Parts: sequence; C-alpha cells; structure tokens
Amino acid sequence: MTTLSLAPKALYQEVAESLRQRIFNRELEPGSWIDEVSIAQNYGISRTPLREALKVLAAEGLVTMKIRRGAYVTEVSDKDLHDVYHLLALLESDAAAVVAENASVEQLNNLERIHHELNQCYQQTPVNTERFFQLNEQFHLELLKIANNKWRDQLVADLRKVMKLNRHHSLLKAGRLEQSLKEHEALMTALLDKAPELARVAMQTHFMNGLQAAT
Amino acid sequence: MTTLSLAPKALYQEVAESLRQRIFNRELEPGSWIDEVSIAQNYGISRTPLREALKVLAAEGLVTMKIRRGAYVTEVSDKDLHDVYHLLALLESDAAAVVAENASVEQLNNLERIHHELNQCYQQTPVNTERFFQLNEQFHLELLKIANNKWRDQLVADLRKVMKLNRHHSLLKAGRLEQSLKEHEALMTALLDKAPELARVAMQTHFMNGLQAAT
DNA sequence: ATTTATAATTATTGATGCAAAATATTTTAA
DNA sequence: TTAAAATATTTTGCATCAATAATTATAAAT
Repeated sequence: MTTLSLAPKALYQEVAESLRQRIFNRELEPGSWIDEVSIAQNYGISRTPLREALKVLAAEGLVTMKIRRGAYVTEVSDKDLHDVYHLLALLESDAAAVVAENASVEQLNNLERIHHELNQCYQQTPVNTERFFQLNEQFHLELLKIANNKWRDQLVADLRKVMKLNRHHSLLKAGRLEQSLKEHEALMTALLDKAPELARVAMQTHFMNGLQAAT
Repeated sequence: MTTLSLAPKALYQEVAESLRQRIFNRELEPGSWIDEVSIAQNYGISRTPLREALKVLAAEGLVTMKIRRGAYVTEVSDKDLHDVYHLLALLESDAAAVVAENASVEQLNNLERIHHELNQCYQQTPVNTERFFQLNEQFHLELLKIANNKWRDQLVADLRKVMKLNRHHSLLKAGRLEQSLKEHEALMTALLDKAPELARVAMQTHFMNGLQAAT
C-alpha cells in the first residue's frame, strides 16, 4: 500500500501552518519566546525546517526575529490592530469599487448567491454563528477573487493573519450580525448598480462599524 | 583595535540583501533557476543560511519556491506591474490623506524642506537625475513616516521591491521631472491646506501619470 | 524508429554536529 | 553583605553529511 499525497508540501510549510494555528489559538502567547529545540523535538523533526518555517512566519509578521535571541511571537498593540484594520478597510473597499466597475453578470450572481446563503443562515433559529462567520469570510474572499489582483489577495491574507493575533480579532462579532447583513445588502446594491464609489463607501462603512464593534 | 559592529545582522539577512540587489540588477534574471550550490560556493558560505535567505525573498515575492524544484526568480508580467502599481497608488494616496488630516506643522515643514530641495535640484543645469530620484524617494518615504503606520510601510516596501523586478520599474522616468514636480506641488498645497481628499486625489494623479510614463 | 521502462545522475530536503555568543550562576574580594 | 569578575550553561547560527525525489539518458521491446 502506498500513501497517495495529493498536495505534497515541504516540511517547512507544514510546520509553518501548524505554528500559525498554535499562535492563533494562543497556545504560543504573544511576546513569548519560541524554543526551537523543544518544538523541534515536539514535532519529531530537526531544527533546520523549523527555522525555515520561522523565517516565513517572520515575513508574515506573526513572529519577530531578534538577533542572537531567536524568535518571539509578535505582540500586537491596540494601535497595531487599528492600523491593520485601516489597511484592510482600504484594500477591500478598493476591491469593491473595482468589482462594481468590472464584474460580469455571472460573477455578480456568484456573489449574490453567497449573500443569499448568508441571509438564510441568519433567518434560522438558533443562528449557526460558526457557519455565518464562514459564509461571511467566503463573501469577502469571493469579492477579492473577482477584483482579480493576486498581490492584493496576498496583502489582505497577511493582514488578516496579523489581526488574528489580537484578542479582539474577529472581523465580525456576534450581536452585529443583523447590522452586518444590512451593510452587505447596501454593498450588493451598489455592486449591481455598477456604482464604484458607492460600493467603496459601503465597504468602508462595513469595516468601520466592524472596528467599532471589536473594540 | 576592535571592530564595532553597530548593526549586526545575521548571515541569512546579509545574503538576502545581496541577492535582492543581484535580482534588481538583472544579474539573476526573472524566470531563471537559482543554483543553490553555485551561489553558496560563490559567497563562500554553506547552503543553510542561503536557503533561509531564499525563504525570506520568497515571502517578499521576489523569488518563487517550486516544490522539489528549488527557487526561481519571480517573473512579473505587465498585468502584475499594473496591479502592483494600483496598490501602491492606493496605499500612498491614503497615506497622503492621513497626513493632511493629522500632520503637525513641524512634520509638514520637514516635508516641504525635501520638496524644496527637489525643486532646487531640478533648477540646476544639468539636472542631477540620480539625486533627483533619490530626493523623490525620500519625499515619499517621509510622507509615509508621517502617516505613522508601520504595517503600511512594510506593504509599500514589499510592493516597491516587486516593481523593481520589472524592466519598466522606475516610479519616475526622466522627461517626467517637471510634470512630477508640479504634481508634488499640488500635493503639498493640499497637505498645507489640510485637505485630505484633495491630497488623496493629488497623490493618485501623481501615480497614474507615473504609470502612464512607465509603459 | 519510436516508445516505454529502468538506471544513473543531479538537486532538493532534512538531520546532526560544532562553534560562537549571550545569559545565568557562582565565587571571590572589598 | 554586596558587587564584580570569572565560569558554566544555554541557545543561536553555520557547516557538513545523509537520504529522498526528480529528471535525464540509455537500453530494450514492439
């Protein structure tokens, strides 16, 4: 019997992904030192791929390398959170404007389908918040996909990772669901009307309210 | 006599910086495979720090790692250039708006000082274009510094690196100097008037004309 | 002659070991 | 008893070594 690996990844990438999760779960606390030898033993690997993984995480901003002191989990201040949120709002609201300008009917249909699922999810009692958050993220990702700028996608992905480091990290808090849906509604309207600036403002508003709710 | 090292860097960082320059200088061509063994020998180092450097460059987008195939210098298409430029315009024009909103008199004076140097540099005949480009970059960096968002600074730095990969990479081409100065002038006026949206539009215009000139 | 399979070469990936540097500890002297 | 110096321990950083995967070349069979 042979094990068929469909998505073969380098060890350092697997390790990086695992560490990411452990950081998001606060198993590795912000500010804490990352013990290379202990973690390597823990995973049953050598330090070489682990150190490569740490370099990747450092580039993402999740860990900070100190010279001759090793790697530390990045601490995200309230100002950092605010700044990162500001950039996410900027990048995603611009994406909304681009989508309003260029999207095909089919692409808008895809987006509206997700929007409808989100609405239906909210109608159910009790609301499956887990699924709601998932669909919400899917909506944002689909919008970015339509905007068709892989460099922006990368920036947004990295910024979202940094945001997850903070304790008030959710782009969408419970209790904001209804408000959030209305904002999506306004956004969809602007997109279907092919009104770039309206779409931009709608997304901007969506994010600013989100920040309000998060802090 | 002891050598006082003020900025001690790890070997992998030194190597990363050196490789960056070799990539920008087209000594390592886009699309080409990076021979780890040969380069390690070339530098007289082992492959371990070299591989860590390559991971860093990969995170910056300068090189692309292919599984079990090693590292390749990233190829930047015309669309990529356009997309990256779009994001730079977005991020820096937002920075301009933030500066117009919040900057202190002293900070604006610093900016205007650089702007004046730029003007004086242009008045000289013949124009020292090298110095002009340098001052131009300094102006943009000072603006970002005043905007005071280190995460944006990081994004902009990475995007600028990717742009340098492309043959039409200069944010400012010769023959555009006068036009560019006028655009800076308009920007400075908006900043001094504390008019965020005017500043945003001025910077946006500055970038769009730059793209026009670059392609 | 062309295609397929196998072998050999080449290159990447991961493990181990060693040296240098920084921190913590202990000892000695004031 | 406290402070400073020396020693010991810990940890990073770099190099060497081994193994695994992939590509190319060669040989055999149809």
